[in-house]
Amino acid sequence: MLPVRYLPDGLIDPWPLPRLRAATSVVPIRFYYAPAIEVSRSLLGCVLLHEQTAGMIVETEAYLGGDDLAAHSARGLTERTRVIFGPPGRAYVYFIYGMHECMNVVTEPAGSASGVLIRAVEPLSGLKLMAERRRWTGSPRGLTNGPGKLTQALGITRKQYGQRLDRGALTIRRWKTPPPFEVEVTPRIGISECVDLPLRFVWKDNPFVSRH
DNA sequence: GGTAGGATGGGCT
DNA sequence: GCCCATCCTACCC
Repeated sequence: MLPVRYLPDGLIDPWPLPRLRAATSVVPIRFYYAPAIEVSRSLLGCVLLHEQTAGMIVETEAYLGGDDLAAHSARGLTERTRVIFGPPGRAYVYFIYGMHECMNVVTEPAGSASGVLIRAVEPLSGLKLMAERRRWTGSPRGLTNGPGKLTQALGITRKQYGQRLDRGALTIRRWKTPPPFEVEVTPRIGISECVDLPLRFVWKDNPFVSRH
């Protein structure tokens, strides 16, 4: 039996937290030293946990250092972007459009200023809490199918800025038996620079992605 | 199914 | 003062 099941109707957890923890293990920091493009791809199918909620990553975007003008790091080191310039495996959470928080994972050795934006997850644990936080009464796929939605559902805010992802309340884990899936690569969404680069990675045909 | 427009505040020129 | 790595609602097929 596959370790992953799509949600039934209603808000039943497909993976209660204790079972989820038993079926996964923490991703070590060394995983994040790889290039942002590689990490973007390999984070698909991994599980993002925060406190009593968890979701499986189904959509990511790579933001490169250097010449990537769409990346927040392109304008240099500021108080907001400080963590991107540091060591990998940390959370870069920022506030956007006056109301949304977005979460990135810092990648590559300190100084590279690259990262991966988590754009969508498939809800696995704590769905009722997610629905309360989102004040969402629609179908379960609306809980976490967008970068601002998933942070709200999982309770991730700028308070988690800079936190390590291999310990503490905010972690990323991987399945001991990973599920099979195909990866689709497309341009990134919502940017005005470098719009043609294929840096968005999507679990093909997964219903919980932000857009097909 | 689709899209146009508004909300809202922090970061940076 | 302008620009957003967005989301929701209203409205229109």
